[in-house]
Amino acid sequence: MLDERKLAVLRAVVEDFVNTNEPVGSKALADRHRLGVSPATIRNDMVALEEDGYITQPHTSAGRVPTDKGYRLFVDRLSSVKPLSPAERRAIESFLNGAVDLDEIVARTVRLLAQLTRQVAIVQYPSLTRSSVQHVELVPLGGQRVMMVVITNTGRVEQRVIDGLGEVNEAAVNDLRSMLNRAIAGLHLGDVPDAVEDLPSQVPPEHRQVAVSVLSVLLESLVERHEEKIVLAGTANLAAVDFAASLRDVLEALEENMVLIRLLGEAKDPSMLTVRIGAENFHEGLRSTSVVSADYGVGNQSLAKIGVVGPTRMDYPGTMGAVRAVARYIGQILAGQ
Amino acid sequence: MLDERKLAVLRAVVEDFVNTNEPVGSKALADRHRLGVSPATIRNDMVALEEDGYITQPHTSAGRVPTDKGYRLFVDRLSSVKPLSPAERRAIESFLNGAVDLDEIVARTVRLLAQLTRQVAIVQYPSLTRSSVQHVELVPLGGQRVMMVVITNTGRVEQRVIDGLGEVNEAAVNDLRSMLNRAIAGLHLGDVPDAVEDLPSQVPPEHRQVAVSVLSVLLESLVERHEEKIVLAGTANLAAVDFAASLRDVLEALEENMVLIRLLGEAKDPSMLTVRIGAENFHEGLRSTSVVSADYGVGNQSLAKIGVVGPTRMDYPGTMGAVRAVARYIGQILAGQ
DNA sequence: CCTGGCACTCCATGGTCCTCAGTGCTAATT
DNA sequence: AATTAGCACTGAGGACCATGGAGTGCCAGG
Repeated sequence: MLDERKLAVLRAVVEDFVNTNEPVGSKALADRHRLGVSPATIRNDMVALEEDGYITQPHTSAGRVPTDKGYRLFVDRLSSVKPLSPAERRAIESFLNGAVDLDEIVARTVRLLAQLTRQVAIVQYPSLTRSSVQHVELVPLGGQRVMMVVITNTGRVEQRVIDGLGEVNEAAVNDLRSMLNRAIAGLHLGDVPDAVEDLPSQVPPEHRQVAVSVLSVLLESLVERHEEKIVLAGTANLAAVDFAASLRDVLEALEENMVLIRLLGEAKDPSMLTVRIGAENFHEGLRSTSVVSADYGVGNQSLAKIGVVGPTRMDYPGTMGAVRAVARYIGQILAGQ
Repeated sequence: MLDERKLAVLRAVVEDFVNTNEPVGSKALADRHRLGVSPATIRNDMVALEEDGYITQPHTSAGRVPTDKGYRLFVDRLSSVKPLSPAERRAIESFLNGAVDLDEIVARTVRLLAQLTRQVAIVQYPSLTRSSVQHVELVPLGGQRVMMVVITNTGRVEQRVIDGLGEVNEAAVNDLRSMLNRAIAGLHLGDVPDAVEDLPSQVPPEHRQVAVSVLSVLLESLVERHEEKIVLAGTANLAAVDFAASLRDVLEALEENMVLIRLLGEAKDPSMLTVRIGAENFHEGLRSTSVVSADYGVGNQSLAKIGVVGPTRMDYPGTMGAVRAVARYIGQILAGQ
């Protein structure tokens, strides 16, 4: 069906269209690419490609434009991930070094990725569920309040204030703290609920109320918001693009945290680059955008995802290269922390 | 120079232009507003207003449009802050209740403000400099590392990992912790540097190195990033507006944290609403936007600011009402926390 | 000081024409 | 059978022009 040359034509159409943002015609192709055949032949191939739904014409007397299906084939079979230039690698290193805490690592990463790709970058905080407890701290704040701080091995810190405990006994808090740490330090967060289940029964009855309150807040903080935190940068890059859907719809979609989470969340194969093109995205407003995403993590363990959102008409090889490189670097940095 | 009626005309021009986004003519004014005079009279007044620079014509045979100076006069003398509707007040309460920590309070506030004003909202985290230390916690993490957590009375938490201390002695950390808390708990952050100055000399020489490292990180964390944290929402609302400057420039400006800080920072009179119109903003890309900002805080103490960015052609009374109301609510919530 | 009347200005709208890039088809060539 | 040259055809977009109408400035009369 699709011989070598037709594929080469498709590749050329995609590349030219990405560069110029204008429908590309047979003559332009023959000039700019060394396909070794005449425009007429290219036209015939284009008819075949159009019949198979890989390209389409905006109107009768215009050049061809790739369809979502065309981009899909391009990404799957006609292109390879483009490695970063040395200059870009240096930019990554100098950009990410010197971050003092997790917040800053994430903030810098997302700006870096936006800058490298000239598109919108998304970075998800390391998931709580897949990391483990390094330490739990309980701090009596005076009055009836206690602050709980959970520190994970990925540098993430969750804190909560627990109120309305009745009179708080400092010694009881100290006991509870060491008991808690003995029980769950080093555990995966997923295993915490089981591990704390029968702790209350080990607490003297007069302090049991406090222990129960603290544990319930602890469990809640682990379960509830585990993957909510997501950061965005580079929305200004969207202004340059003209979308089929209105820009407003795209911006609105990107402000919904739940949408972002789902965008990153549906990777098929972890540890691989995922590309979702146009209508492959579930969201109405994102019909004319593509998402390139990847997992990052320490060792084999995937902690969370990063991604880039841009027009379907994007430089896939370059974007994929940038996403992959940044994902690796951030993994290294977290490992070294 | 400017009699009552001319001011009424200016007010009408501003209101109509904000509503319709089209230059407003003398006839339309006479119809829609009860000025009690004929279009011809209004035309004469408009000439005067134009000579004084309050309004301008896009071209000869078009209606008039307010200038920055016109908006300024409108805001200063011709309008009053519009109180929120009961429905809006209810929205605020239901929106802000149920926030579990400072992060969530801020996140909800910024979305709320964007929704109320249908513009871009900015919320600054409560400043560290103007709050006081509630508690400092030091947690040995094992190895050569210690985590420091500073909790302020505004619910804000800063944490840092301090590394490369040599062997960490747990007892020494405990001593240091209680010494630190005795020295600075309750103090304004601005007073902390003085208060810790001679602490190292009170530490036994063999642990002095650790104490110095911890203190230097503490001071750094207080000084360096005190007002950096700022959150944005509602950028999608910009897409609906057509700016003189390109949308891209506006979005770019809003991605620069330093720009946002300056935008909010230059309030003349704290505890008052500040409005900066068009070219009154220092930033190139924000020449055709206005910023409405206000302080929020607990009691008399101003902790930080919130604001709204929109086109100069905005509904000033409504926006000012929303900003003021939200600023008050967030103050109450922080006070109650 | 206000107002009706009037000539004038200029933008926006819509129609027409023309150009031109690009197409599909056919017949000739390899 | 595949490729190519030639050619008629198509439709978007730009230039040009005419027209309608909103809005103006000005003047003379109330």
